[in-house]
Amino acid sequence: KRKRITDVEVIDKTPVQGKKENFIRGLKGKTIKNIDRIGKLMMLGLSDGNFLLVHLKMTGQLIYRFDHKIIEGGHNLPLFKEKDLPTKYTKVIWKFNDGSKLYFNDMRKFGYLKIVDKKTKAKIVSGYGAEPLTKNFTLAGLAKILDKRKAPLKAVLLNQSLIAGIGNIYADEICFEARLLPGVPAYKLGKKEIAALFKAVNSILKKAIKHKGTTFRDYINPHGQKGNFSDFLRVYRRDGQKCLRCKKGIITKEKMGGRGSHYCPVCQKMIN
DNA sequence: AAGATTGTTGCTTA
DNA sequence: TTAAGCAACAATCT
Repeated sequence: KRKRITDVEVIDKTPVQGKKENFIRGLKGKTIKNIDRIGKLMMLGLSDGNFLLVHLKMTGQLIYRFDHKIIEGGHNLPLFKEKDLPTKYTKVIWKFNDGSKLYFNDMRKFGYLKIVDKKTKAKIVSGYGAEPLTKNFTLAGLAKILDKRKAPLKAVLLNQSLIAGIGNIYADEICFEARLLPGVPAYKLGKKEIAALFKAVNSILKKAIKHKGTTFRDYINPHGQKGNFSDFLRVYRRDGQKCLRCKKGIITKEKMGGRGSHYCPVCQKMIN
């Protein structure tokens, strides 16, 4: 039997889009039928047919737990103990009929929560590009995305309307894995480079998921655990250090597409 | 203490 | 029309 939302406490309405009263009314008494995602946007299907959309942006956190139970074990101990929630950054708390709670925290106030109907949700989803690791993301599709595009490869990888879900950390890691400079204009990539890029997108994301994501500072999963992929990063934030692959280049950091981009000037190249 | 930070949007320019 | 580039959003860290 699905747990029911018995109460919604909006401590700070900043992340809540629309009227706070409508937000609460749209959730109270509902159950969550399914949880889906497009890119970095989470979509929770409610029992009335609407959807709760959750975007964590840079520093958002969604933490689920029973007040009386602390999940333990493994090397990845929970960040929060019972007394630590809510934090000073907790904006919204959902309470369920089994006593469990869901917390939405956000330090920088960029994240948002909103309830939309099925049609609006579909429209939002359609604005996203192909989702990597699904059948919609193909080599031919990637080639088409890069074709005729003058923007740097890095900007294309970050563009959610072209490819869904890749953020700044993974964009750098993907470029490194594919041995391509993030600054290369997308259209300049040849068949070989595109194939390497396709492979890198898949392998980096798969590996990152396997290690439960990357915690640079704020990210934690619903159990309050950090992601371990941080331990496997090969270029991101390694500027000034020797390249782990060629042992020759010094990782360089350069602003690109508005984001800090890291690359090895020796073993990452423009074109073959 | 200025400039950076995991993301997106909306504006301006080309 | 479309694409590219950049500031802005806010709080914190270096």
